[in-house]
Amino acid sequence: MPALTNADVARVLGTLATMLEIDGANPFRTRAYREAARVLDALPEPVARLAGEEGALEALPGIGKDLAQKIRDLLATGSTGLYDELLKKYPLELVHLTDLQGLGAKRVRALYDALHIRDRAGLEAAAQAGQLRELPGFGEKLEQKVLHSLSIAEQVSGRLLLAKVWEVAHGLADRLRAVQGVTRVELAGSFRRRRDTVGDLDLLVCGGTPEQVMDAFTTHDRVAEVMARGETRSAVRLTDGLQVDLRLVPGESFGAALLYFTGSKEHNIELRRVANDQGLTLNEYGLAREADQSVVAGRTEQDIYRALGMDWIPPELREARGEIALALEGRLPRLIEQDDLRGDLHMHTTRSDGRHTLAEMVRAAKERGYAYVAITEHSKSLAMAGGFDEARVRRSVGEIAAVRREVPGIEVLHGLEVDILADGSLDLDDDALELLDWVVISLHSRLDQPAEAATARVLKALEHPAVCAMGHPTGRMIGLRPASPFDMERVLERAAELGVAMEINCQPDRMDLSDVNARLAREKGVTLVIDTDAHSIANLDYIRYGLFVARRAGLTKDDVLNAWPWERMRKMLRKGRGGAVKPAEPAKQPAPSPAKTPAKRAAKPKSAKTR
DNA sequence: GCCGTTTTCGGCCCGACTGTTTTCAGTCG
Repeated sequence: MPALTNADVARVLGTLATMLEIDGANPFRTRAYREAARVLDALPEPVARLAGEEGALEALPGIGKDLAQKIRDLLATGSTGLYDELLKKYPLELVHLTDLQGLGAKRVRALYDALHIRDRAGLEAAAQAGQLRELPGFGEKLEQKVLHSLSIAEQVSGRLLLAKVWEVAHGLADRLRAVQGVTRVELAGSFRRRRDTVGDLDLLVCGGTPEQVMDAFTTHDRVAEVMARGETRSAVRLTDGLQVDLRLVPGESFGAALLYFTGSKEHNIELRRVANDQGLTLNEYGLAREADQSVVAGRTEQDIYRALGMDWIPPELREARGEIALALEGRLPRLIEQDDLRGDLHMHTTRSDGRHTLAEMVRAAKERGYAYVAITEHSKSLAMAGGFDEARVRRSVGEIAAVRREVPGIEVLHGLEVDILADGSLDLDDDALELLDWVVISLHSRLDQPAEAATARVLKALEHPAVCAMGHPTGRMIGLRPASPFDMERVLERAAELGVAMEINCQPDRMDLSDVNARLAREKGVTLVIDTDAHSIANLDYIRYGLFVARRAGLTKDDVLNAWPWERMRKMLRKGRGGAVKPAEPAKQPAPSPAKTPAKRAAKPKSAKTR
């Protein structure tokens, strides 16, 4: 029985919820399953471990005795009685018909009962034969809609990377801002919360006539299809499959609408409960007194949060992960901002697989206002990417010295991104590593190792005294490649003890660490470092995506190494054994023993949490 | 199915749009 991950268990619970819905169960029961799935999905520690601790599962919000037992069954046997039972009635193919536009549990059930449809092929055949329109509650239009959904189901199967929609989203917003009379346009939804992927875009507009606003929206050159058009709401699908919703909102309730459509849904539900407890009701039109429906706030989000007795919550934190309690106590973290960053400590040049030269990259970093930068080419096992061997590292010393003279006004660290080999040893000998100011270690190969081997590999690599940081720690590629299954908690705990920083890699398809893991890292006392891993000058702008992850993780500038001023960085590096400031060192030993005191470290473990 | 300094039973967020209807159910967010 392979160990189930949190996501695996969450997926089964979500499927169970849909099955129960099709089965006509109490809607609050199905909601309980969905809520439990959400909780597990956002859980940083492995659910398998909690399952072993008495009462730990039941202590999670939304999980009681019954669901805890089902989760234990799932972990032990891969299934539960209820799941097996429902699966006999409703095959997975049938359950997944609810993913299609316009089809929910009720209609899928009707299709199943009346026409014995149980999969997409059956659905398509029946729709083409004109059988759907005969069913009560169905009609010709719905039949067409289903056929249409089926035809695009493939191309819009997943969410899109935030970076992929960034430009079109802002393009749409700018176009609407130009409409006469429009006073305000905001992008809401998961886009505003800066999730690493978005399922659709939500636009809120204030001012202008419905006619003009909707015209500007639906005639944008990226619009492939107008799905709905009304006075206050329209929806379109773009050529790349992305759905965009627009809502026209009056000024007096703009803040309430922005709050509502920014979500998350779970945050909103929790916020409503806070309102209800105070005799208030909150909806997308405003915050009102329950007694007489008189409006208390609605024009801005700040007004609403304030009226509820809490601080304004940055959108990145609105995931119902404890932020509402913190806001009520006035203890929200002061999230890190772009201006806090002083350097970028992971980038490539034409010397390995980058597109711009050493001098060009350093100059570009300087232009972005950075005080320091680390140049980190690949190491030799990535031969394809021009990885450095020991001799190449020695030659590099002079090249870095030259660029320091050529581009004054910015500190340039001689770094390298060193591969972690399959056995956990590093891809360069100690003599070469000693020539470096900044060593990032990364997994690039053999990411399919089983958990036990992967954990041992990473733990061994962390022990090497030259290591400063671990780059894109899990190796995940969003939607393409899963994370290495190493034991994140053990790795973070050891990294904290050794003072090795963990990277939030800004490459849009990596975003690694994720927000959940970055939050866990901070809780374990690990210092984080936000790096672009830029392979070109343009890539330096990816810094925003890592910043979003950091903010979603609740990080402040104190939690992030490259928000430190250069003086603090310099002192930290001076303690090290490499680089320009080299302390006297005994003759090299044959092999570093694991017990050896780390000589150069990125950051000291924090003794206590800052919040 | 979960949850509880009002409750161990009776609540659990709610409005817009669509397509079907002729006053509303289903879906969606």
